[in-house]
Amino acid sequence: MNYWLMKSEPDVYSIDQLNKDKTTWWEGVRNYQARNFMMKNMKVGDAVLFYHSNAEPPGIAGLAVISKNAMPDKLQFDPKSDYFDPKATLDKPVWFCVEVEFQQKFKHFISLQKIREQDDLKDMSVLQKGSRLSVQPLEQKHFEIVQELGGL
DNA sequence: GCCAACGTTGGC
DNA sequence: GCCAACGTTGGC
Repeated sequence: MNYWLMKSEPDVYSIDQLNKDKTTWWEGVRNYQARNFMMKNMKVGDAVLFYHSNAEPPGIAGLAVISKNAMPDKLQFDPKSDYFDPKATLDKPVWFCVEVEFQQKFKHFISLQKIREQDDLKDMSVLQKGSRLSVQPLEQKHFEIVQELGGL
């Protein structure tokens, strides 16, 4: 099983929303590297850290799990969607998304600043300069450290 | 295939 | 709102 960090802007889709919905298709990813992780590497049961980006403060809000393997992202076919892609056809979809299921909200929100202060988290990729990838792989040890910091 | 221009992300 | 870092586009 693999470990992941997935970013979402809480103004757009927060962990509280996921808690209400229980599951959601992670639509709207339009970056090939992130898509490839979802298509090729993510599997049902993989663990996910839910990261709030563009937030005050930014940081990790809780845990989720992959509940369905990748499927074509339907927004790419919808001309009215911001995520419409004219290159995509039903036969040859371009973008894929996985289904994510809520697990737990952390007792303690882990701010980016807090992550930075942890010596044993300093090589987490979310901390690397210019790391904008919205779906990124995570080392198991980092996942476990974060989980503890979160109070679980 | 190079690379300048442009768009986006996301912390601050 | 600024801007650094990075991705994408398109002319050549």
